[in-house]
Amino acid sequence: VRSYGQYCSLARALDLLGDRWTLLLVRELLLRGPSRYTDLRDGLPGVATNLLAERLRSLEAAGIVAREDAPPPVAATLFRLTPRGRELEEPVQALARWGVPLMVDGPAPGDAFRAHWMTFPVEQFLHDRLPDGPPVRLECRAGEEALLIESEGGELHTGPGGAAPADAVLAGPPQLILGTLSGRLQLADAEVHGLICSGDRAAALRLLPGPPADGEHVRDGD
Amino acid sequence: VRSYGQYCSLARALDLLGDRWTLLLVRELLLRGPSRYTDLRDGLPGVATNLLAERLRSLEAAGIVAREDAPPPVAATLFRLTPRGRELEEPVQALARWGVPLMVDGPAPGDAFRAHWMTFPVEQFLHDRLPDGPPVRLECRAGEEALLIESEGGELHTGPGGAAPADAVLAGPPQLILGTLSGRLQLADAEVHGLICSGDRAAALRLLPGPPADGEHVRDGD
DNA sequence: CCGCATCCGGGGCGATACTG
DNA sequence: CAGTATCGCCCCGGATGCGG
Repeated sequence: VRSYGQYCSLARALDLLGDRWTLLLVRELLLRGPSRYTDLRDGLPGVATNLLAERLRSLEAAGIVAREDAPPPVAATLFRLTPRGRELEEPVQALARWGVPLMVDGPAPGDAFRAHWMTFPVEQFLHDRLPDGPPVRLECRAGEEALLIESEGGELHTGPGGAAPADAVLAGPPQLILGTLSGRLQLADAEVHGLICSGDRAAALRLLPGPPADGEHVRDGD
Repeated sequence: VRSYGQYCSLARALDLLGDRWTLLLVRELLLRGPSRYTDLRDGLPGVATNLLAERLRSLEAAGIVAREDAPPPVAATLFRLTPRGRELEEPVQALARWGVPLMVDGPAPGDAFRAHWMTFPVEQFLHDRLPDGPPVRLECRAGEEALLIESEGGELHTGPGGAAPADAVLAGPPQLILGTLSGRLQLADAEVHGLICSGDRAAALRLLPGPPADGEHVRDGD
């Protein structure tokens, strides 16, 4: 709210994004796409409703968020990122990558958790070992939600789980799922600790990181 | 100071970095290297001294900053980034890149300015058109300070200006210098508005962005 | 139900003064 | 030089109310 009063691009960016909850709000809009007020609130456990409203107004004034009244059948207001707002994907992902090591100790008591927050580690660590293979879907169930990871033509996409049936399902506490997704744990090791992998196990192993499988194509520059 | 209480890598990162002044303090340590308390204060105009002390303590507790008592001859305390802290270069640069468009309108009345803040645009926009040419030094004078840009063997380095003589010197208001460094203004156009380029003009043009010169090597994937 | 506005207590923040 | 001490103020957090 209060400007740093510095003619510096970082200070200018923080003038718009540095307030509490602001970058987490951008996270929700990046991960969920256009969202209703209530869904944003659900993705930001702990936020005071007046603050959420005020942050949305500030971001709108800054040209980062656009408000859109959905057509009558649903009659809801949607908040979406503008193109300028979507350019925040890089900085936000960079910060989230930096934060991944802070997750290894598991959630603190009382920590909230949403499955779609795992999207950042997914985009960082997962890749399709058989990019030319048939499309594959892996669902991760942790907490109340589920996260769906799709690979098609070598492209990885994520979305809300629970809707379409997946080829394989990973279920268990967030810490174990994240350890597996980030390659810190092998699937078999995670299962010893309580992770449950059902469905097509090969489909899961095709996307998960770990020691290269036989005949896997390894990119040169990676 | 207060945790978001979310088991999410971005929220965890902001738990450590989200407080006011924290990321700007990291900026100073990234740009200046190991620094004394007083120098940090000078690079953070507007900060309250108790806040600076408290932020340094928090970052130290988080393993991002290390305190080091310099040997007797100078008898000063130095603050430096740990390796973990240096990993913040990516997120900080990404945020600073995002903020560059916020600079085109020039400084607001009363805005502070330090020449070394221009390092971010330099790293983003400048490259050496003659990487195999002799080493070249360009000094940018804006405000009280100066920024030295060195190119040697195709590698670009920046440092405090004013010490060693440079091949070329750009002097003028920050807005004009930044416009020129970012390629928004051609050198000739900026000079019309009041920028002063002295010394070896070709040395400046070799580093500045703009339309490719004859015979310039253009990289394939860029 | 959705999208807020209002009210109030506590603490982070800003500015200045002061000290080993 | 490198901080600590103190004091308002305003942001933030939490709860409640309320119009569409």
